[in-house]
Amino acid sequence: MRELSIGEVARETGLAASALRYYEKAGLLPAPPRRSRQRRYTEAIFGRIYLIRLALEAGFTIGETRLFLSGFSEQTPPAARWRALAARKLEEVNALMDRARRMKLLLETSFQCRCPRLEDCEQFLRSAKRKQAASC
Amino acid sequence: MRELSIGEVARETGLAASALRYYEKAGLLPAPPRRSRQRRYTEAIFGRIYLIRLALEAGFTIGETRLFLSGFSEQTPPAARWRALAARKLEEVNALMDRARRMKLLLETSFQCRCPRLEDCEQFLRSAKRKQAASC
DNA sequence: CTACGAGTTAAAGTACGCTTCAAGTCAAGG
DNA sequence: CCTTGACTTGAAGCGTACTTTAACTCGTAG
Repeated sequence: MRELSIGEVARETGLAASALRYYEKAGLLPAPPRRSRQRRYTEAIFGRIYLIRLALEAGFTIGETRLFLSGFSEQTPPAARWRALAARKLEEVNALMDRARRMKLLLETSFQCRCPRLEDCEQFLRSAKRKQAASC
Repeated sequence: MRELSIGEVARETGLAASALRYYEKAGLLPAPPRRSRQRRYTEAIFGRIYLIRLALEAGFTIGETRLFLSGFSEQTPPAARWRALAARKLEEVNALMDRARRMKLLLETSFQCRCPRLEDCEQFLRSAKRKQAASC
């Protein structure tokens, strides 16, 4: 298995090396073996990094992401804690999607709007406030 | 039309008075008339605040939200700038929805997953990476 | 031997979106 | 008149997620 320096991992993932070190300190990434003090990763790191980015970009904090990643190896008591987090986060993600959907509608509607002030545009507010079946 | 103090607006919207002052300084809220130095709002402020929260919660920065709100009254050159922002933001919102959707799938799948490490769970990664028709 | 490039650390700095603080203003009630 | 409570201001502080900086260590190439 090929050994990768932090710079190579950074290049491949598009993250800064400083971000990878930061994730390691924060407990999101395992501390890899060193060769003369320098980190040597294997390609297994990419799956982990993918998960981290997915979680962070979906609005998880660093702490929540850590719990998310660790909630599986420690099945003893944290499993319940993990499930609680997951359930809560699921709601948050739903709310985020709902807001994103409304914002999208709002942006699209605003292309047609010629009102002087957006908040006076009936069509706009109607579309922004309308609840749709959260089918996604 | 009823006059509202900053405290009343804060209570009704759930925002802190400090946040309302901050929005005003940042150019998101108009500076309302004063009665002995104190701000007096009309109910027209609520539509504006609704828009601001919608934009901020969908990931707009303060500066983008300001542009979003002002992009309508100044139809001269900013209209083009506004349209560019809206188009860019539309893409960002789409990306956000996609990430939220994947994260949701990921949370739901993880409830069934019994793998020691999440990034090794085939079912999980398959569902996380699968692109769905962005129907929402 | 030296010089270069990549990597190392701890600590300080940054941007964003607010909140908190300190010190003051004002209207109304007792 | 004095207190109370809501409001005012500018300035400083905060949490998150990183980035930047400064000083240092390596391995390799010339």
